[in-house]
Amino acid sequence: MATVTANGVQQENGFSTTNSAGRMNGLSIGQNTIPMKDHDAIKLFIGQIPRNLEEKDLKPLFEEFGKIYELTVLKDRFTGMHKGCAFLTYCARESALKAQSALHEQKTLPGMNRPIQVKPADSEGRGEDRKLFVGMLGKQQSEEDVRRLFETFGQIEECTVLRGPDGASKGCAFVKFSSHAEAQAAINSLHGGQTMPGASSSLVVKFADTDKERTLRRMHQMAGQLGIFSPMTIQFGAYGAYSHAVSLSPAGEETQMMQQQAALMAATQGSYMNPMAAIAAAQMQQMAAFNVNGLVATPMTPSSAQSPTVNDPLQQAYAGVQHYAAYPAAYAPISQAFPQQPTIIPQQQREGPEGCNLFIYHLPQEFGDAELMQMFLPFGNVISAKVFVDRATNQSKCFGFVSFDNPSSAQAAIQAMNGFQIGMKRLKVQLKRPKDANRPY
DNA sequence: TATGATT
Repeated sequence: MATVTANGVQQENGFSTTNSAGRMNGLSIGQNTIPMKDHDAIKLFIGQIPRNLEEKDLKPLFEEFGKIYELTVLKDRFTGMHKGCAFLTYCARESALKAQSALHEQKTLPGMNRPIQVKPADSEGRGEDRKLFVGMLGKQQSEEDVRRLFETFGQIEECTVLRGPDGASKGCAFVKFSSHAEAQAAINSLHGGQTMPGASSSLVVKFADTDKERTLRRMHQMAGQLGIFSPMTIQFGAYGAYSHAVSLSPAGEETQMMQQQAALMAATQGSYMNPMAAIAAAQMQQMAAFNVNGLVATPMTPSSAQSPTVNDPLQQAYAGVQHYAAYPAAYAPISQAFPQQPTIIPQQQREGPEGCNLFIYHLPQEFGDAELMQMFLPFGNVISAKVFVDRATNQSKCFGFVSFDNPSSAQAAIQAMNGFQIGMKRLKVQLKRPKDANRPY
């Protein structure tokens, strides 16, 4: 029940914030550290606000923490309905931090069941900017030790030493401070400064990866894995097939960045586009597209021995940005690479040797034999590609077979293509069941 | 919609 009047903002049940003087949000910016520029302001998401409060009603509540640059109540695009939340940007970053610390989950506005939310908007991508990755710790250093090392820089909210299944330290940790400034201070003082007993080099202190960076790293890894296979003499067409199949991807800013990254990786495989790279690029495009939206965690087959990404110390420690150095290479021409050399020669042979035949399910409806072949050509010599078609309707039944002339091509194809997402579905790629084997009855 | 479609 909203006891709120239209002109809103009543003091008694509004948030009479107990802030005034030294609200301790842990901001001990001793020296110059943060330049207060407009561009470093934080856009806040304000949630759990009653739907009868408009900008003009909300403004006074938030002005207490600083000059407001922009305040927008979110409305439904079509109905214009108040969505019960807003975006708020203060002119100064610090105002946002103060507001967040004073208000977030501190009060429940009249008529709401849950406390008000005041936190950086998702679009800020700033969720991780207080969290540090610490590498090159001594294996015997505990959470306590790490805390002691970092506590002089600010309020530690979280401190975790990464450990293997056996409980042994991996020599690294995550430390989350209550503010970006504190974290930055710790980096400034500790990074590279000392070498822990038993560590092979000096302490690494850096901001932990954001999801975005993790995705990039994964893409790199994947390219590495795929790059291992020797380049095969095949048509280039596969890439076209993929980009087409995958082109349903939404293209946000980050997505574009990753797509460019993908293209770059492909291009840097050589002056021509290595087919494996084409696959990698296509896969990464889709990873980019989907991962950014948090929809897909694992584009590759879950069974593929994907090395641990999140917790791998070296991965974190060596997170580099050097790939951008070669950036223009992304625009290198990727077509005209292969003379269309018809690899498609034999087409009566249905099946290859044992271990060479794949069963593929969840094919797009519109894929025929040719597309199926295109899709798997990059992995080796395809001796047969057959999509099953309903005899009556001539419609694909969305599954088929691909046979290679050797088992390792088949394995490579499984590795790369099982779980490959096209549209809403993921390909299932596995060895064809042998006719005779494993019949339960 | 599920493993090479009647020898």
